[in-house]
Amino acid sequence: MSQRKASGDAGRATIRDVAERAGVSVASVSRVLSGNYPVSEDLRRKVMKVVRDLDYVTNAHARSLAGGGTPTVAILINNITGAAFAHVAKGVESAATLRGWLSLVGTTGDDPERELALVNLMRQQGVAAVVLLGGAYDYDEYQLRMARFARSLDAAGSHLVLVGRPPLEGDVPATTVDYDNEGGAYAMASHLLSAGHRKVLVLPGHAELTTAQGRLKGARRAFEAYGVPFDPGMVRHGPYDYEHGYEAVEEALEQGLDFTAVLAGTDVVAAGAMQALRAAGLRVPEDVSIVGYDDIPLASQLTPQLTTVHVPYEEMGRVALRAVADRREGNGGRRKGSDGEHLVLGTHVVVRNSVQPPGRRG
Amino acid sequence: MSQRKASGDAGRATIRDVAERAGVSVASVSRVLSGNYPVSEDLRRKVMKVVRDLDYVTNAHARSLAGGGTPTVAILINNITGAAFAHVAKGVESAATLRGWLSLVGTTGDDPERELALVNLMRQQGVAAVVLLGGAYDYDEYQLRMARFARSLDAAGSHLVLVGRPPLEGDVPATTVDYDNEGGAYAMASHLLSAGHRKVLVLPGHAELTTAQGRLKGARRAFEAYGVPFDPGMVRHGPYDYEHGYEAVEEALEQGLDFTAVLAGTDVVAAGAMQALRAAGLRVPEDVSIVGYDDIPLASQLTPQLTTVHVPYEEMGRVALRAVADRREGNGGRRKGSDGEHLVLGTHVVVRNSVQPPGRRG
DNA sequence: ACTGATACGGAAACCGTATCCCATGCCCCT
DNA sequence: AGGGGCATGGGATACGGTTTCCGTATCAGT
Repeated sequence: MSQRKASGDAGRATIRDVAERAGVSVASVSRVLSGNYPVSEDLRRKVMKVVRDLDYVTNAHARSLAGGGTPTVAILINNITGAAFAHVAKGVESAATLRGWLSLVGTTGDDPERELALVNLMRQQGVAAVVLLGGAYDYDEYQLRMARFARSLDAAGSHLVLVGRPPLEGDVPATTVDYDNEGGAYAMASHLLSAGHRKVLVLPGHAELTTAQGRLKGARRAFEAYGVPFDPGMVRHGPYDYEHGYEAVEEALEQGLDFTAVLAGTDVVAAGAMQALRAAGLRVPEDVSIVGYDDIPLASQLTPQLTTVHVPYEEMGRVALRAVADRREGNGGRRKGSDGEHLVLGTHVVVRNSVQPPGRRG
Repeated sequence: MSQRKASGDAGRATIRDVAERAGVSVASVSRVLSGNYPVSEDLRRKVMKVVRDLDYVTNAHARSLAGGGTPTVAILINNITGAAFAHVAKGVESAATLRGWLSLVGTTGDDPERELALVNLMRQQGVAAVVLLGGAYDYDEYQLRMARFARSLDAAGSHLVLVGRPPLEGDVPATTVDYDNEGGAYAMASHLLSAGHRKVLVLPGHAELTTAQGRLKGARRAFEAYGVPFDPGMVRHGPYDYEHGYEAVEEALEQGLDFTAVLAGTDVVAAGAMQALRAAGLRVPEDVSIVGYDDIPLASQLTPQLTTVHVPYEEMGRVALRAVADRREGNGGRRKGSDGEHLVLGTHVVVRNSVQPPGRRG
């Protein structure tokens, strides 16, 4: 009999369908469901029964249009299969879920264009925050692009969070959650030096990657502190992957480079290095010691188990979400001045079995 | 001067702001932006200038309320840090991006309640499809719960996709993308048997997990085919993690179990098993051979590199998305009958260095 | 029994966008 | 020159909720 939408339930039940069938007003249904208004027990029962019968769920789009809606956080990641990033994502996701927030994940594939497109997409979605994960390339343009993102998101009522990247310069409305990258590298290199190693092959990562720069710098500082001259000829740059670790060591051996330890920029690089040493007939750690960075599960699954630097990835994710949640719920008034927050979490060396004092060789 | 919203741009620019400032109607702005309607070059210029000035982006919620909007696919995953799942997610995500779709990720943590909550959340979001990842526990309730999800999503115009799980029984509106799990296990076990192994420690996984069941079944079939009696006493069930692999082997050795090879249900389990063997002074593969399953990057990063079964995770993700995209774009009319699609992708053994014919020991 | 407070239901005004329908202006054809 | 057709732009409405504003029914107090 009803005029609109021939009674068959094509598509999805609306709040009106529920109201009609329960014989109450639309407003009443809304109130029962959101529960932010007193409602009689009788009404609640009537409505809830129909809701169950129709398997009704509210339309999130309509709800957020009308002002309500669940806050959403977007995680932008270079490569979802990277173990370290996955842990940050897990931290963000679990903290978000805890508060009833929703989380989106997008992958950029290291492509600035895609990054831009995704940030805009997230702006359209009206996300509460955009979390950018992973080390960044230190090109001139980077600071400008990020600053633009930050302002653009801020203007739209959202917020930019940088995780595992250096903070932005100037007065930019962005939060940074970082770890003591350089300090970890310093401690790791010190560990090798104090074990007696002096000739160390260093594989910090891409020269332009901010994390690689920090790790190299920390290592240099350790050498200085120990009064050991740092030989730039012992540094090999390259991507953070297994192949680079393998090839760098293979090449170093072919060139007859003399080293008793490998300081890898990443656990995965360390794994590749380890494999290359084995292929050359060298034992780890008897002939050559190896250390990594990140402390992903792989580190403890290698043989021997890898001594490495623990980075609290999951906690960084949780901290990042907490930061944006606080900012959104806490301070209604003051906005300026408290922007540009920078949180730094600690790192520490995890000693396992891949380091020994230098032996017969070298 | 304007009455509404004191002209300062608090919050976010709307299409009305753009229209007003460009001196045109709201409809014109919408048309310029969506570009599905002829518009004069003059108008386009005027509008686009204001859009850039205001850094305007359309409100995705409003857009999808009004009928348009980007299709979204939701990926529900047990644990985002699992390497295998991450690859499926990558496949889904990349295929989604390719078509301009958006993708959401939610983690269930193996909790049926959370799974239910997430499916409902996704229903609210009006997602085009929900992709459920990973092996399922074969409890009686499982089939019913999934069937309910499937119908519920279907009624809301969405669609359920099961990836890496067995298909649902009966006429349920769900798509399944699966791999030849049992076949892979059969081939893997055959590989060991043809190398001469007869006493094999089997670590298939949790007894109730569907993937573990399939892998165990495949192994048994291989033993039968080779005319080798299968000893149930050589099977150890447990979770798919490193610790289980380690402890199961450790225990087996303590019990004096006699075996020349380990058939692990997962590469990670194999890694644990390998470590336990080493700890007991046994060499791999000289004393004991090991094989895994999944072919995640870890497999080729272990020493020795692991012989394992390749599962096309990323492709499964792509196939899953393609299936829902086709269904949504392709057939407008027919819906019934073509439901319950079941796609199976092949697996194959990847031979590396962790298997040798049984040697002196045993 | 009457008044005032209180609790709850209903109508209507948005939220921001897409689109349907119509009005207008211009060009072209006869 | 007048009328038909096409190319454009504008106004109104729908999408599915939430929320404000009011009106009424209910209850307690005296």
